[in-house]
Amino acid sequence: MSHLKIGELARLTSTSSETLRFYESRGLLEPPRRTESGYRLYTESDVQRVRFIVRARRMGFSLNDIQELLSLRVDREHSTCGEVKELAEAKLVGIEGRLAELERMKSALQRITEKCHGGDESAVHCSILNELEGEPA
Amino acid sequence: MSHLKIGELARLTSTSSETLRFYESRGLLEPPRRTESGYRLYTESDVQRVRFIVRARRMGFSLNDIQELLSLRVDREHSTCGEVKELAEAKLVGIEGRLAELERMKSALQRITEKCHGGDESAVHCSILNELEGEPA
DNA sequence: CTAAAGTCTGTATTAAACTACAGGCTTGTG
DNA sequence: CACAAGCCTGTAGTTTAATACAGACTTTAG
Repeated sequence: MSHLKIGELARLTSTSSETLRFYESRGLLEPPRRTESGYRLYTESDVQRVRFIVRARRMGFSLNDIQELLSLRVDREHSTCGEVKELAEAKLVGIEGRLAELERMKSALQRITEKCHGGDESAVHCSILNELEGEPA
Repeated sequence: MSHLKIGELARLTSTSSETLRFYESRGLLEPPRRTESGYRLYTESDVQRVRFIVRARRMGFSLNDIQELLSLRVDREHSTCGEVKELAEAKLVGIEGRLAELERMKSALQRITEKCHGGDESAVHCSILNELEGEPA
């Protein structure tokens, strides 16, 4: 299972060959090794990496953000633990903010679905904005 | 405090007049009432609405998504409770998915910052991808 | 009163992230 | 072996969400 061509990787990650080549050109994917004839050959770990990218994109991280997240990697040669820790903590703050906002949205939606318990009487006047009243900066 | 000009609204919501006019043109903001001379006049509730849009955007919702979220509003004339409930529940599923993914990312980042307890020894070899191993589809 | 700052409409441009060819090799199938 | 399907590079086009004027009118502060 461990030498996928680009189309196979695309299928496994619900992307397309074009997108994968684009990610490579943007530096999100390492240039993979090639066959004699120049075909890209990917491994399992590329599958993980691409899946990560896809999920992060779905959550609205930019490719630049994602590149930073992906570079959170400590190895002797490269960056020190301290540096990595700092970046990771910064990213963590951002993610916690998003989580909080999503939670607020979720409860607002839940309150809406509770109020509207399905029938089509519809006397209630409710909206997501009513539910989100009194929000923090 | 309840008749803001566009620039004031922009300041209160960290956007710009241009963006607000753009949102109006896209139907995310109702055309507000105008002064004699044609200046837009906004209210408190527009502040809420724009803040909602901004937060939702930051989380990667598209303007179309946001429009749908904003239209989750029941009133006698308009849509029935049942319709609203259905859409709200669909959006809820999406949001719960995002929450789960963000949680995974968060714990991965936390494990990284734990492993790297700050010094610059850096013997550890860790990365966000290692931490996210064995993920669900 | 007048200059600067703010607003109006309308059009054009930008940035990010794809997406779609064109033209030419390579590979797997019947 | 032929030929469709897949891959290559490179360039061009698209979509989404803003941004940036231009040229004209309005408001505000000194």
